Amino acid sequence: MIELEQILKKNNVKPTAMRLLVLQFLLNKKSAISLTDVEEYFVKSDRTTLYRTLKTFVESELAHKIDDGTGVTKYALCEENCHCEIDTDLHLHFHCKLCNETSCLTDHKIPNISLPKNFIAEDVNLVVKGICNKCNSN
Amino acid sequence: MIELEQILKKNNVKPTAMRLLVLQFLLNKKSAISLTDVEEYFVKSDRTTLYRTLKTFVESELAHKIDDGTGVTKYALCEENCHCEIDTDLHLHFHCKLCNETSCLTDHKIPNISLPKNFIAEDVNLVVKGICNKCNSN
DNA sequence: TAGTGTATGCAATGGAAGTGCATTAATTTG
DNA sequence: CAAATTAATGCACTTCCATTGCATACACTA
Ligand SMILES: [Mn+2]
Ligand SMILES: [Mn+2]
Ligand SMILES: [Zn+2]
Ligand SMILES: [Zn+2]
Repeated sequence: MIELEQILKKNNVKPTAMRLLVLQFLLNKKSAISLTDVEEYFVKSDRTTLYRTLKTFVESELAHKIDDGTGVTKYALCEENCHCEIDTDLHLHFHCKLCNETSCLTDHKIPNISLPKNFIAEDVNLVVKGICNKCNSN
Repeated sequence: MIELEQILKKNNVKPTAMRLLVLQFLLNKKSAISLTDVEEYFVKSDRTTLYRTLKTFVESELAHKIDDGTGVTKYALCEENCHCEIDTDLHLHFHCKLCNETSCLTDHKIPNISLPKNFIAEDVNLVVKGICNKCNSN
């Protein structure tokens, strides 16, 4: 897939075999994934390499880290032209207690949060836990 | 302090020496504290005991756990008559990157969050990171 | 082709949460 | 009061995940 290479190159990430595969994997997932998820899929690869691949993706703004409160860091690809800016890019994350999946609700941007005087907001994490649409219909 | 005993008893927690001390410690703190904080203060006590003391406090709705994204769980006393209900009790937490303190902004309740159809919200975590009022004035 | 920088793999570390079990303290009951 | 029961504490150990150091393999350039 030349497509994948383009994506990496656009973000100044050298398209190694591993990176292409991990990117592919991320593209195919509709929900956020953990390092362990990647590790279990690419059994032949070393955990550290996968860890650093994800780290590289985050640093090059190709993906973002998600702290969903489970204690396990999740990752998801960023939207087009995302720079993880507090006012424009940050969005709500939802963690389902039943299927255990965490998803980006990219349409639900973080609402404007009023803070007490002299507080400066630089980053916001908004996570809702509950039951997702899929699990709710069962 | 008979006061302390009353607080514990009201929440059906037996007032042991350790619990009274930890409660006192929590009352004196304006910002949230970690297990390690408690451990460092009560050097003679065992970590597990302190851990379970905090756990007991949380289970009896005397305190609440705070996940501020630092990877270390914080604890803070609940407000009067708090049951950690999503609509009435949950509030914003602020983590300062400079002084590293996490505080409850109990006046800032979690705003109403609109979710996609069929999603059910059971819990919300809203953490803002940045610079607190104290650090900002320097 | 030699050389340099980057990517990968393996091993080890570190921090924090949590559990099992023995011991001690407190409470209940006969 | 003494025995029996229940609850709290202390110590050791485990598990899980993130992260780093260092050696080797690979890729690209001069
Ligand atoms: Mn996201
Ligand atoms: Mn709070
Ligand atoms: Zn679900
Ligand atoms: Zn501060």
